[in-house]
Amino acid sequence: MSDPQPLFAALSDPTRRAVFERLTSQGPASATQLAAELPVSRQAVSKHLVALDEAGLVERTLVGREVRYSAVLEPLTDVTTWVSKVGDEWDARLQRLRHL
Amino acid sequence: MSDPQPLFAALSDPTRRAVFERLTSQGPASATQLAAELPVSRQAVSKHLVALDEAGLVERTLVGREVRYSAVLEPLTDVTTWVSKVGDEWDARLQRLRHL
DNA sequence: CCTTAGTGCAACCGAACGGTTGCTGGACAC
DNA sequence: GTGTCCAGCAACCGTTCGGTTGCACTAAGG
Repeated sequence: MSDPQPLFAALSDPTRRAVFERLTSQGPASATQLAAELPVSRQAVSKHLVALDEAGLVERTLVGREVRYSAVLEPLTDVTTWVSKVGDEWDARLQRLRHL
Repeated sequence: MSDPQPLFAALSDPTRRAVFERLTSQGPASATQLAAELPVSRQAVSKHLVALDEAGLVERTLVGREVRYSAVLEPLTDVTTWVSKVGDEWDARLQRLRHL
């Protein structure tokens, strides 16, 4: 598990999550295409895609003069891993308390 | 499942996650106590605790003139719920594709 | 060749964020 | 009562963030 910071940061913005969910449920799309379905400009979407890319949540495929983005789900396991790690630490502390 | 925005926002900051993890693994603490263990001022910690509180990730208990904060894990299920929702949408799309 | 659609880059703007400092106010301890 | 410790409130500061506009570049398509 790498540094989860870019991942959490990428997921913290609603628009970015919307873009990501759109890609997972409706399949790959280009920046302009996504911008048409959202209330923001293409540039804004493009920036969000950069953030998602840095978090590994997206994959770029060049199709002619287009850049087709598709969702990548693997990094999401880092989130659930973090959650269960926290859960484990919690359980461990309870265990320690019960031991007294 | 309520709006996950405050939750994701709360989790997006490293210091805030550190505070939260500290509370889960070492148990309840006050703001000044936490500030002593972190490289930030008490006010900074206090602000983070407000954010965590708004996300439901923390519980305040008044002990004399102290405010003792303890971690609350329940909201974290919203995160895993969101992740599995995304996973389901992904699977559903693959299913649709296979149907063609 | 010229037009058109799609992208990237850069500058800019306002708002939010993380953090600090300074002050006030309430409980405890002496 | 006085001093001390803990917390909350408010102002301020620099940076980041989400977003926009404008421009240049490139790759089709007629």
